[in-house]
Amino acid sequence: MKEVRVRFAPSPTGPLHIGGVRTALYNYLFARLHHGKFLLRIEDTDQSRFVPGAEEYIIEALNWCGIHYDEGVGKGGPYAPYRQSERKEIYKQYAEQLITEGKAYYAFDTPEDLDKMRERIKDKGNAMAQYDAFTRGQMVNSLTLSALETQQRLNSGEPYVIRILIPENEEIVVNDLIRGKVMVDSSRLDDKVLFKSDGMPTYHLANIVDDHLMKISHVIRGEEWLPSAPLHILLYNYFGWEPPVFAHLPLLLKPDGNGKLSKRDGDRLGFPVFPLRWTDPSTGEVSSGYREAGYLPEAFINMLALLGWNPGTEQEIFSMQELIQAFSMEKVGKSGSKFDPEKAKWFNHFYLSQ
RNA sequence: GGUCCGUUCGUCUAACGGUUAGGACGCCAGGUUUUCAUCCUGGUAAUAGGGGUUCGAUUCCCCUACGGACUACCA
Repeated sequence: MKEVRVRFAPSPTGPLHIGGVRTALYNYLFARLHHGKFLLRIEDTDQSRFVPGAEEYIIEALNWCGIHYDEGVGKGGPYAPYRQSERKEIYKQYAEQLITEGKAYYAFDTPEDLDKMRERIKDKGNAMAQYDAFTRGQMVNSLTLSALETQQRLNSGEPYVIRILIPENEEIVVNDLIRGKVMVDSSRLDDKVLFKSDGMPTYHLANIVDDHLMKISHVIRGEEWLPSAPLHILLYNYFGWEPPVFAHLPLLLKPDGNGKLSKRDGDRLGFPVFPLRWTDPSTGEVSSGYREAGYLPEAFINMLALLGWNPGTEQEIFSMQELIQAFSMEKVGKSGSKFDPEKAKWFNHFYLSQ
């Protein structure tokens, strides 16, 4: 059997929230259960959203939780570097390879051009405004420009992006460990930007390239990524690489009302949504953390593990070792879980009295 | 709007065609505790709705409703 290699790949755009911690935890449990490797990769391809201290926070939080990684930022490993900003040179050649093979193209449209196109489509009563087979022919790109003009624009240093060329009417199948077969018609996808005008790759390109280069066997991530999984599969196909096995985890929801759990809910309902206290470097705003609120990491992890997964027995108290042994992706639920601060308190109370 | 995912007590969930639908949190009641908390005991409460399939549906299929995610040169 192929070696299990999984990764947790957060963006350093702020403190890691409990949903992220749970994703890291499930990756860790899965890796340990299969005697594989768990790595930490920092996806900092958006320089405009970089937040100082966020990366350090993520590492400290994982440490406090007892979620130890084998390779990654701050630790090194055979596939270093593990910070995407330091791997910048790697990505462009892959994007260009796709262009050479006719699977991607240069686009010179300005943000204003894109806005205009979207408005135009909206006015026509069509709600979906995508850069796709229906619109790409009207835009400024290497598909509509002559080879000579494209080359001239490139040579003159005009800003450009590289977009994937999505095929028409191709059924893409995502085989998900949690959701089963998910089928999507490629015509629904849009020509996503793979390489940005600032010289950095987008998430989609960097993620696929790195997962392949780092020999990731299973991609275990939040459900918010399910809609882009077909694009990722297509990218693996384009490169001729074997895709990893996917597992999209259900989301953590607000305790009351509806929607994804957010930082605001913690402030509003009076419970931490972060493992450790965080002070926003730009506003000075402080967000509470479980560690500072007196929670034991064992209680915090135990509580998180049971949010979206269950052992199939009536056991509720688990040490990290027990979690590793009991964990199974088949037992991960399909629906989102509302976070319950009361249950979190109960777990901590239990561990505190031990 | 479109695409995709989902739906068992208030909440987290078990039951992978046959159970009095189980457990935990919360809540309520009683007991213990000098008091509060703890702790113990008991109780409360659910298969979204409608069609099928089947001898039999929580479980399989379809429709509806509801919820969620995504729909950026963000991840």
